[in-house]
Amino acid sequence: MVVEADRTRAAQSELDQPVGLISPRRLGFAVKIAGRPDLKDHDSRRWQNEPHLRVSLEYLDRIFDYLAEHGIRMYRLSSDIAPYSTHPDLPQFHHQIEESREALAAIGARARDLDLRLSMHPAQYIVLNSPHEHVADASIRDFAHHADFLDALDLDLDAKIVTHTGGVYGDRDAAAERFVRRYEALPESVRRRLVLENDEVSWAVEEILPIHERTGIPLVFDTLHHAVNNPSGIAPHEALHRCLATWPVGQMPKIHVSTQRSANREVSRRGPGSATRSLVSVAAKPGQHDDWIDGGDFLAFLAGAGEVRFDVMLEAKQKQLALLRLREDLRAAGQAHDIW
DNA sequence: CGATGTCAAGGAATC
DNA sequence: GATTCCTTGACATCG
Repeated sequence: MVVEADRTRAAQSELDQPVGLISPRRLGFAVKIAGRPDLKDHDSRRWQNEPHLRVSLEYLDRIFDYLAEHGIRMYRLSSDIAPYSTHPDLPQFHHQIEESREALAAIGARARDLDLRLSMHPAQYIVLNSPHEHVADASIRDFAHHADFLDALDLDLDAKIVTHTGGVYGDRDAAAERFVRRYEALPESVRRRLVLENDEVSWAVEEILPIHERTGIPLVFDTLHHAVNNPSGIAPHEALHRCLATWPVGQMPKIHVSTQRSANREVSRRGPGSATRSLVSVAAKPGQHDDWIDGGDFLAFLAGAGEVRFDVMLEAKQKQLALLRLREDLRAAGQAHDIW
C-alpha cells in the first residue's frame, strides 16, 4: 500500500540524515494544481447555482490522489472551499460544515493516512486589526469558520490558519494594539491554529515580533517578504531563527519560500482591441512571485540555517511543478535524501 | 463560440 | 473624496 511505503521511506530518511545537516521535513504548495484544469480546488459556481462544500470535498479527494501519487505531504487548502459560507447576505450557505460532517470526517481521515500537513490562508479582506468594526467582526467570523473546518477534519495543531497583521492606518502602535486586543478575544479554537506572517508592505519581521511577545502567536517567516520589507536590515537567518523560536514545543514551525520574479520577462499578451497574441517584454514589480523556485538560492538558504527544523510552503506560479522541479534540483545537488 | 465583464470582502498610494 | 493598483482565474453573460 502506498501509505505504508511512504511511512517506510519516512523512517529511512530520518535514519539517513547526516548528523548536523539541517533540512525541512516537508515541502508544500498552495491551492491550485498547475497544468491540471481537471483538478479543481473548490466548487466555484456562483451562488445562483448552489455550490456546496460537499462538491469541493469530492474535488479535494482527487487532489489528494495527486499528492499521494507524488509523495507530497504538505498542502494549502483553498479558503473558498465552502463557498459563501460566511457571506452576510446568503445565510442559506452558512451550515455547510454541518451538512458535510461525514464527508469532512472521511477526507480528514485520509489526510491523516497520507500524513498530510494542511493549512489555510484567508483572503486579503480578512483584516483583524481594521479600524472598521464590521471588518474586524467579519474577520473573526471567517477565522472561526476556518477553525471549525479544520476541526471537522480532526487535524492536529500543525494544521494552521495563516494571516497577516493588516493595515497601519497612520498609527502603528494603535494598529498593533487592536490586533493584540482582538486576538486575545478570539475563541480558543482559532487561537490555537492562527499564525502570523510578515508581509511585504506594512508589517516586517521586526514589527511582528513584538506582537508575538504580547500574544504568543507563532510567526511564519516569509523569505521574499523579508527581502522586500526589512526596514532595519535584519539578516535573513537572524529573522528566520527569531521566527522559528516563536513556535511552541511539539509543533513543527513552517516558513514560506519563493523566488522573486526577475526584472524583465517575455509574456504572451493580447493586443488592445485585437484577438491576436504576441510576445511582449514587461517589467516585473518588486516582490512578485516567480514561476519557479531557485534551487541554488534555496540550498544556500538551508545551508546557512543551522541546527533548526521546519516545513516549507513554496509559493511559485507553477505550484506543484515548481516543487517537483526543486526536488530534482536538490537531488542533482546530492541533497535528495534530505528533502521532502 | 469567442470576447468581455464580473466577482463578497480591504488597504495603500496617489491625486 | 475618488481612483487605481494589488492579483487571479474562472464563471457568466453578451454580441
